[in-house]
Amino acid sequence: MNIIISNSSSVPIYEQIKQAIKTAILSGELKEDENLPSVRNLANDLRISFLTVKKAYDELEEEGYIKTIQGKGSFVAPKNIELMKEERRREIEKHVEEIIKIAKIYNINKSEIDDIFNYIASEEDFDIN
Amino acid sequence: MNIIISNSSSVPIYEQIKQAIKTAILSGELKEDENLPSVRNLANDLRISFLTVKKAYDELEEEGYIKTIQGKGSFVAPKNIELMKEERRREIEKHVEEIIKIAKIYNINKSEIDDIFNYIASEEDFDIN
DNA sequence: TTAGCTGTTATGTTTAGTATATAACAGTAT
DNA sequence: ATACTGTTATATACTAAACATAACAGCTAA
Repeated sequence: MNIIISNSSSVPIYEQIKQAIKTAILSGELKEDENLPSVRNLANDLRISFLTVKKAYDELEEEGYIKTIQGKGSFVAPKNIELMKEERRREIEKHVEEIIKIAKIYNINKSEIDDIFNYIASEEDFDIN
Repeated sequence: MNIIISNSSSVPIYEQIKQAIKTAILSGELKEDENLPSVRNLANDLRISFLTVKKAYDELEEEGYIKTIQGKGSFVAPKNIELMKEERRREIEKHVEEIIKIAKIYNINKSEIDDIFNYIASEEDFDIN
């Protein structure tokens, strides 16, 4: 797993770690029951305090993404596929809500939004199927 | 102008004020050269420190939204319509980028995104024209 | 069993950002 | 002058984030 963090970002380090691990899990890069790096190892790799990594792991456990066993380590939790799909959908919905909020205020219509979508899609090599 | 702030929000108060004023300007609710509430007045209305309002006004001036004259007050800056349109477009683009990033990782296709869009649009009474 | 990994907990410190209060000063307008 | 505007300086309080250090506890393989 490749985690890149930026300490100049306004996003807290522990939050960046959470996001990276969530993404790795949800994309399948990290598989069920797979071992996560130990808090101290990851902290050393990222040159940060193990407490920061622990905070990320603690919250990931609270959210059901991983399981931690004292003395053994942290593992990817057996996942509730439906639940995680739901979570992803909610993320997209949030962005769509923001877009629509902006569009309503400034009288931007659907076709303009589609234009932007198509533009970004081509920039990002996203297949419009 | 009606500004509502929440002190329980994780978004700083000065940021909430900035957003509210930006929106009011860009939507046309506040017109060019129109007088903004004085820092002390707005602070009183919102029951916060005038320094917090001043911070918001200072940043709005830096970003070109308003002009402040000592002894007179703050006014909506003559706007560069094209520039502001660009800024709005950039905001939408950011959300679209996030959506596409998520869609790529989890193999969500355009029609699923459209479904979400249509769902939110109907919820939010957004005309799909 | 012990060494060396794991995670856990406690304590204290530092830093940056946000928000505040207060006071004094400066420009504008009537 | 008075009463509005904005400006500046100083000091304080609070919080979140991140850190360092130390000590403790569970697991496992040599």
